[in-house]
Amino acid sequence: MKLMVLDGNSILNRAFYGTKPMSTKDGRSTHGILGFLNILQSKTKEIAPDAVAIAFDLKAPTFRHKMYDGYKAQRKGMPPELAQQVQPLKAVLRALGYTLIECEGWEADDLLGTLAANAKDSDECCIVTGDRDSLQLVDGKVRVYLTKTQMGSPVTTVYDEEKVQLEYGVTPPQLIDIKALMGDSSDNIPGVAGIGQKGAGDLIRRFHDIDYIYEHIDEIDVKDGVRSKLKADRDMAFLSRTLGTIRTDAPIETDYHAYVKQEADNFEAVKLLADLEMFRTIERLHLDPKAVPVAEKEETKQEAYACVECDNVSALQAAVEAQGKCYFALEEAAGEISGIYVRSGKEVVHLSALNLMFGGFIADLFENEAIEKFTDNAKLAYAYALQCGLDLNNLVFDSMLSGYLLNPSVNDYTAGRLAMEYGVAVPQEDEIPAPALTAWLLPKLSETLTKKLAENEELDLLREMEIPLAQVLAAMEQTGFAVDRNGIALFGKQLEAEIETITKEICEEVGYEFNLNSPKQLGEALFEKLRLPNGKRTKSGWSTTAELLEKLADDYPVVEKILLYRQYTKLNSTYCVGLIKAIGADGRIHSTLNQTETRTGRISSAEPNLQNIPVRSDLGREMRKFFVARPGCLLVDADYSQIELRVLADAADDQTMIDAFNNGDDIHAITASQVFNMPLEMVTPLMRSRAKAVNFGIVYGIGAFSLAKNIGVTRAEADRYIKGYLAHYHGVDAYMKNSVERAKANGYAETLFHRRRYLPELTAGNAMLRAFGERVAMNMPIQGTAADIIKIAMIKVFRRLKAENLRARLILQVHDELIIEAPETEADRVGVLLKEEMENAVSLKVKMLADVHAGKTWYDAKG
DNA sequence: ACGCTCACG
DNA sequence: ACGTACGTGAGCGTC
Repeated sequence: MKLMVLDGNSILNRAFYGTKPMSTKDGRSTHGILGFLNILQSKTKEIAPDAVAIAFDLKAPTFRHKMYDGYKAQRKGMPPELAQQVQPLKAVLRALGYTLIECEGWEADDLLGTLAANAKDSDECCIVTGDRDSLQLVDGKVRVYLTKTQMGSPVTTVYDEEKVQLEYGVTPPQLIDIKALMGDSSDNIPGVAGIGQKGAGDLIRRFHDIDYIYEHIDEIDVKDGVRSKLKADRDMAFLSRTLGTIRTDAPIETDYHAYVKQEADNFEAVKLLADLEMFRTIERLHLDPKAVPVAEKEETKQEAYACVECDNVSALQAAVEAQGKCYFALEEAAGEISGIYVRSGKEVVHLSALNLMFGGFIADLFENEAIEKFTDNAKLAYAYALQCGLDLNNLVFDSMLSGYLLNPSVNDYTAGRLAMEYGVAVPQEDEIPAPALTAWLLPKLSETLTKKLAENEELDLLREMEIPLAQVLAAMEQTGFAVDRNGIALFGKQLEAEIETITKEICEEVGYEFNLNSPKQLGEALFEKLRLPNGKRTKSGWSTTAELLEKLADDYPVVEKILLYRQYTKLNSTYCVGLIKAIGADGRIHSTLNQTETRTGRISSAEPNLQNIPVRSDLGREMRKFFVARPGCLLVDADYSQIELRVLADAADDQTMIDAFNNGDDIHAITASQVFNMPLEMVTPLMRSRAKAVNFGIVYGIGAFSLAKNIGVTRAEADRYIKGYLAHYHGVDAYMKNSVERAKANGYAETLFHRRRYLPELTAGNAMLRAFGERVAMNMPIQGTAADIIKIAMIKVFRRLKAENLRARLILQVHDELIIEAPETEADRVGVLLKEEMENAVSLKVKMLADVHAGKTWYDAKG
C-alpha cells in the first residue's frame, strides 16, 4: 500500500500564508482552506497514493514549527482568521471521504511518526508537510514531501535518505541529534547553549551522535570552548534529544488499508463548499454542483425544471401580460439574437427568432410599460431593442449587474454561478442551454439578489444608475467612433519605414541581429554584449523598461534608438494595425464598453480599447487626428477638471481644499504652498509639479518610497512632503485613516453612492498584501465615486439629447471625459448641455468643473 | 497561460 | 527582510 500522510496543521499554515487572502461576503476567511485543498489535490496527483491519512493536532492551537511570516523564535498562536478555518476544513475533508486522524494529547508529528514507523514490507509512506521536523522519519519506506510556497505557487522538495544525506550530510535519525545540540526555539527545545546549526551539524557529521560525543567528551578533537559548552549542557542535550524525537507509539490505526479514501458525500461537500463560496473548487474537485442543497430543497423537487418550445405565441404573451412580469434571457448565436427564453409559470418557454411571430412578441414585450422585465444582461437587451427600433421600457432587474454590485471582484456573473453563490436551487438536469437556465433561475435569483442589494443600500445603484447606464452604453457601442482609415494606414506605413531603418542601425551597433521585441534578447544585447552599466535583473533576465533605459539614453545613442523603436512599434502594432482591424463595415470603430469589469466601478473598453489612445507624447497624440466626426458633424469633448481631488475634498470635508477649489485656485500650486510652507507667489514650477505628484500619490494611498521614485527626490524628502501635506490638509489626513478603519471594520470600502468593494487583503498576515489593502481602502472610494459621478452625467446627457430631439450622440467615455458626435448646427448647444449636466450631475461641497471643446477630430476637440 | 512592456485616466 | 502608488487592455515573446 502507498499511503500519503498529510501534516494537516502544517499544510494549513503554509496554505494560509501562501495563498492570496479570500473571504466570504460575510467576512470569513477561506484562503487557508482553498490552499489546503489545492495542495491536497496536487500531491494526490503527484504521489498517486492508495490511501490518504490527514493528521491534525488536538492540542492548544499553536504550531511547533517556525512561522512562515515572521518571528523566528517564538511560538505564536494562530491568527483568528486561520483558527476559524480549521473546523470548516475538517468538515470538508470528511465530506470528501478522507480519514482524519486526531488523537487527544498527541501532536500531528507523532501521528505521522506512528504511521511511518508502522509501514509494512510492501508499504510506502509519503509524508506531506511544511515542517522539516519530519525529515527524521525518512527511511527506505518513508519519504517526506516538503512543501513551501514561493510566489504564491506551491513548491515541493522530495526527501529520501539520499536527499537528506546530500543536504545535511547525515542520516535522517542523526537530524535528531543535530537538533539536540542546536536546539529549536520554536519547539522549546533548549539544546546546548552556544552551539548553533553549523556547529551542531559539524559535530554530528564527525562523531555520529551525541552518545559518542559524550562518551568521548575529553578525547574528541574540538576546540576547548566547544568542549566546555558541551559539558555544561550535557543533560540538556539528552533531554533535547528526547523532546526532539518524534514518537511512533500513538494509539491510532496503523493498518494502511484503513485509510483508503471513501466516496465523497457530494451533497454534504457541495453544501459546505457553497457556504464557503468556493465555487471554483466545487468544479475542480469534480463535484456535482447541481446538487446544491438549499433551504428550499423540497420546493426544488416540486419545481422540476421544464423547457418547452413555444407553440402558441399569443398564449405566452397573454400569460406574461397577466403576470405583469417577464423573466427572460436572450439567446445569441454567431453574434445575432437567435431567440428568447421566457420563464412562464412552472416552465421555460423558448421562442426562436425564426418564428414568424417572434418580432411581434418582442415588440409587445419590450414596449409594454405595464410589464416589469427581469433579465441577465440589460445592455444586450437594450442593444437589441435599439437594433429593432424598439423602446425597452420598465426593465427593473439585471442579474449580471446585481452580481457585480454585490461583489465587483468576481469574473463570472452568469446566472448559474450567481445562483450557486447566493443559495438559489439549480436544477439537476445536464445540458440545459445557458439562457434557458438563466430564464429558469431569474424569478428566485432576482428575489434573492434584490433583497441583498436592498440590505446593502445598493438597490438605487442598480435601478437608477447601472440599468439606465446599460442603455447608454448599448447606444454608444452601436454608434461607434468614426476613423480615418487611410490616415491611420499612411501613418502606419511611415512608422514601418522608420522601424526598418532603426532596427538595422541598432543591430549594427550591437553587432548581431536579434529580435528587438524580446525583452530577454534585448537585455542580453545591452547588458551582456554591450556591457552597459546599471543593469537590473528581473525574475527572468534584465529589466529593459523605458524608465531604466531613459537613464542610459543620454550616454548611449543606441539606447535612445531602442526607445524610439519601442515608441514606433507600439504605435504601429497596437494602434495602427490594431485599430484598422477593428474598423467596421460602416467605417467606424465599435468598442465594447464593459460594465462589470473593474473593481472600482469604472467602465472599461475593449476590442479595441478606446480608453488608451495615445495623448501624452506629441507623436502619439497624432493618432487622435484619425478619430474624426462624420461629415457635417463635430466632436464635442468635455472632461472633468480634477474630479478625483474634488471628490476627495468633499469626502474628507477638508475646508482648505474645498475653499481652494471653490475659489477657482490652482490646486497644485496651493498644495505646493501648503507642502513647502510658503506663500503662493513664491511657488516655482518645480515645486508645483512635485506638489502635483503628491496630490496623485494621496489619491493612490501614498508611500514615501514611490513618491520619491516618481519625482526623483530622496525618500526623506518625499516623506517631508507627505507630512507637510497631511499637516495642512488635516481633513484629508483624518479621512484616509478613517477610510482604512472603516474598511477594516466593514470588510469593504465604499463610494458615496454605496458601491462597495470587499477587501479581504486587510486581514492578511503578509504585511505587503495588507498594505495594498489599505491603499485600496483609501483609493477605491475616491476613484469609485468619480466613476459614479460620470455615470450619472452620462445618463443625464443621454436623456437630455433624447428629450431635446437632438441628433448628437454620446460616442465615448474615458473615465473623466465624455465625447459626443454632434451635427455642426447642434455643436454649440450640445457643448452647453454637456457642461451643464456634467457639472450638475451631483451637488457636493465642491463644485464640479468640466472643460468643453469642439473640433473636427479628437486631436482638435481635446482642448 | 503568463510575464513584460506600455498605452490611457 | 522585502518591495513599494490606484484602475484598466493589448501585443509580443516565452514557457
